[in-house]
Amino acid sequence: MADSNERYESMVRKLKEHGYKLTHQRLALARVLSASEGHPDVETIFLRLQDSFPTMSLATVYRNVMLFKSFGEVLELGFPNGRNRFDGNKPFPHPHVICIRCQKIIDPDVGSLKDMTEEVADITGFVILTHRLDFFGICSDCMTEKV
Amino acid sequence: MADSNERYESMVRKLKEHGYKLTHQRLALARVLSASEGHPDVETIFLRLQDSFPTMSLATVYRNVMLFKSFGEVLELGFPNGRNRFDGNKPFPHPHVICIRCQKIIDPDVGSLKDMTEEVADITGFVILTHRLDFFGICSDCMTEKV
DNA sequence: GTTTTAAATAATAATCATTCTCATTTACAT
DNA sequence: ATGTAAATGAGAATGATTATTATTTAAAAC
Repeated sequence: MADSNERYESMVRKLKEHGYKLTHQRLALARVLSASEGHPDVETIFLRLQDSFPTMSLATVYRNVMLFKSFGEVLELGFPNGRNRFDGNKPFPHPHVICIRCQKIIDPDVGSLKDMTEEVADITGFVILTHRLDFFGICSDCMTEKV
Repeated sequence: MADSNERYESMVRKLKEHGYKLTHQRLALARVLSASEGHPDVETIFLRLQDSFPTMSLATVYRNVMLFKSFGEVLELGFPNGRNRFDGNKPFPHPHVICIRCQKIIDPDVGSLKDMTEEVADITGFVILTHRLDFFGICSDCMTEKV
């Protein structure tokens, strides 16, 4: 896990560089995102902010998560069913392993896809900008659970 | 591209094996799916069926595409923004290359992820059931287009 | 410290792919 | 031909996300 403070500083720096205001809501969101483990969804982030920020709107969470994403400070994992998940700690493409029972998402340490990306670009003539690799299965916790 | 007739026969066989009725709508859908190139979405399939089946409901397309998927006869590519896409021709996990401009989806001929899947299972303790690998970029057609 | 003002927020309505509901129709076994 | 459970058609419901708008606020200017 990357250093949470470094990630927070980076997010705040991006806000300043791009001329965005440092609102309490944004700074609190940056705190949560920079420390995020487990790839939280917007609802989870929203609830985590309720403690220190009871009047915050869900729309504000959406707006600013997307703002941080536009700076490359957050990786969004979109899902067609269920909520999207966010990674403010490793905001670059990397493989994920997803439990289809409990929705847990973890980052396995496997080799990169750099070679395959180049191969795909050669074969297809595409300019490849990014990628997404998800493995779906059942985690050991869920496997040992009865029924 | 797999033989369209073989794929059609396989779909019809699955319907019979599982005791589902061979409705005109299902057979027409199997025809379209088995011949599908370009990973059509439900709307595209629906429009393609309008010619021969003007009264067909969109809900029926959804229902039966998902039925064929449950037989392993169709691969669904879900997208958080925009419509899901379907492959009735190669209904098993394989890499895709997706143009973010024109939404074209093609199947590149690259090596499989078998080794990486085993590595991920070893490292994480997950039982891996399936995977999804998408490369996103801009196709050569869109690259050469002015503006 | 006040004032100013463009940007941000809170609250809520709108969107849109997909799923659900239910009255009507149909495949197919008898 | 008939009966019946399953399937369909039409449209309502769902739910995550995005858009709208009146109100509030960060921060620059004074």
